[in-house]
Amino acid sequence: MASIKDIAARTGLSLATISRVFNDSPKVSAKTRQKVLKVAAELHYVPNIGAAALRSGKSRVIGVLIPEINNHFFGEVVTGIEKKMKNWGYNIIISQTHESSDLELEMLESFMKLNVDGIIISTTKEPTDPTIFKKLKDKKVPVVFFDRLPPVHSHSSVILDDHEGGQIATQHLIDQGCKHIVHIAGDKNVSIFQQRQRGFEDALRLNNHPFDSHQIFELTTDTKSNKKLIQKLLTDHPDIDGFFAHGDYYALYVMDILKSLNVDIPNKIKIVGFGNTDFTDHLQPSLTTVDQNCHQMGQLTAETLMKHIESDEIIHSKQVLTPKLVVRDSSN
Amino acid sequence: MASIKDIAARTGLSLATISRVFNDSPKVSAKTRQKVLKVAAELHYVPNIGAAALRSGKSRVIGVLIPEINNHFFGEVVTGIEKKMKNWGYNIIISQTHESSDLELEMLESFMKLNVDGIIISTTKEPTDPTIFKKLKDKKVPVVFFDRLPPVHSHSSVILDDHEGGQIATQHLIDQGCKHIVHIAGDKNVSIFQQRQRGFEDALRLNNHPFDSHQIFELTTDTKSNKKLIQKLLTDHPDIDGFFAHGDYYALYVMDILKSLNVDIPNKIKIVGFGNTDFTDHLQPSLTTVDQNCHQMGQLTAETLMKHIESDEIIHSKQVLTPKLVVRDSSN
DNA sequence: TTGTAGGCGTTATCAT
DNA sequence: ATGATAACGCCTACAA
Repeated sequence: MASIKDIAARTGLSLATISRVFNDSPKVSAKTRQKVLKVAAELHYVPNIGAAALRSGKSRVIGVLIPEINNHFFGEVVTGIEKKMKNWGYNIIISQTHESSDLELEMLESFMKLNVDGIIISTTKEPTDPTIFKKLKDKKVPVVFFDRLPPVHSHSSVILDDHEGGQIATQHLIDQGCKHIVHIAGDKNVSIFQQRQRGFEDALRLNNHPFDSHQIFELTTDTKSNKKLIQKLLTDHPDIDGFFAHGDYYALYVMDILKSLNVDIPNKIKIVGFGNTDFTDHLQPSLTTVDQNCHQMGQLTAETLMKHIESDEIIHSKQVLTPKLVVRDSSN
Repeated sequence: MASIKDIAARTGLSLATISRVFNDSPKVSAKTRQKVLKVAAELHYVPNIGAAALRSGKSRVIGVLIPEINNHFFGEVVTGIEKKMKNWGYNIIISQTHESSDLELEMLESFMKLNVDGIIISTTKEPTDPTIFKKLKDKKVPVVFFDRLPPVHSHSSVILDDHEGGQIATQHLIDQGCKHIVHIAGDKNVSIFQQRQRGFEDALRLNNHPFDSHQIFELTTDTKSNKKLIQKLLTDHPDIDGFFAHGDYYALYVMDILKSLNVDIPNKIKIVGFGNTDFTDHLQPSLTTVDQNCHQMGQLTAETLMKHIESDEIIHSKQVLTPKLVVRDSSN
């Protein structure tokens, strides 16, 4: 494990000079720089950024905390974040909460122990203990939320206009001639799912469509019973001609059942999902869905965090991205 | 940012004693421990594990390097790794290579800079520069490969018996009466894909099935042209009655095209995929596939790495997990 | 059981 | 342009 000390010994230079070389300080002659780099290469020197972090108070590591790695949306956003951060010379460490607020707390504390320079979070479905966010504020760790955020907080955020997403999806179904649309709703604890539902309801209202409570269809966590419930819904209301699901997977449930009942999609019933998950394009028929602009969200989140890290004056911003409807065969 | 120094000042004890408390040293009286913990809580003390790492040479962080976070298989394995490692009190940091060997190199160096205690890798499709693995060996960083590994290396590994997977998938199709099966092959640079193909070929051989080169169908990276090529294959060989794809997504391609040609699945043509990706169960018909035992692989990989970290004697092991066929409607 | 002191690898502040 | 030195927060002989 060669250190700058070894390089100093071998070159006859001082520690300070070696350090300057690796920090791209302009105050070092080309000749010395050459010599240092040569010896460093010979010694297979690798800077110890832990030590640097200890001294400088900056770790150049930022923590990313998301509910689930194995989720198309989060994965894409993280990739966007990663890309930007790498350009800035930052490493990111990713942890998942698996939708547990206990784990969320644990991982955040773990981030703090690692002295991360900043934190990016998308919260769990379980309501988060608000004290943790206060703690983060006390510690003055820059924090940016994306997509999912706690009901009350005092940090910056980057979100999608989920209300708009729900509305354009529903409006599209209406434009395609649907008269009796059902919304497959998501978890009530998650604000973005609420927003999508409100978008749905508002679209119906704006078009003077009738609305009954059965048009908000709530799912359980059990796949099998979900399927049965949807099946019952269809027999109870045979004139249903459209579904807007809060997530692509749930759109898939519905498609699955409709296919097994030999219902013609899209001629008898049209379907729209949410998320533009990668499989949606491969389905038969391909699924109309709402694109969340994951990559852009990631980049924007990263940029926002960097602004907070670089400037001490704390200006909290709320940025809202606009979703985009991707029309495919399931509604056309 | 309270440190043990602050706690020492407040309690009137020495640094050493405080340190001992947080390292669960038995050599500290219950009374002192109580007092220290109390003051620590008041001061919102968070141990600086970076500093501890610098001093002790142990970071309690392990690096996980995978091609893509947003991939069902890798995501699940990582979750398995994470679970086990957390039990051992280790943090994991995840990075992705996006199948680029340059990035792979970069991330590994970044791991070394962070002084990780161990590294878990699944390599890229691009052949990796073998010097990096030598470097890791020189540095004595414990390394365990999973699933994808370099052709030549000297570390432990945990893999799936992909040959077996290819064989049972093919045998299943043969048992179901298929006479003319085509394999949708994967990237030639990836050993696991080669193995799946060999399993396919061996199954044909064992059953005395004829074999022609067109039965190995190679994909390009372009989705659209892939579809066209598969379409052509089907018109050139109208008696094809079975497909074994090296991955579920490619099985999906085939299903998609067959559906658009109104081919009866599974009565006319049967399909088997590989991976047991989450969407396979939701397709219509549901897709028969080979399960890779992701979670178990993750746990086993983690355990193997821990063994290497804890004992200095280096015993390289090669562990092979057995895949399992999941029979669904697409072949039944 | 507790304290003292040196050092892990780096950077920052002075000097020179 | 370069050097000397203290300090970051913690651990660990060794001493008491």
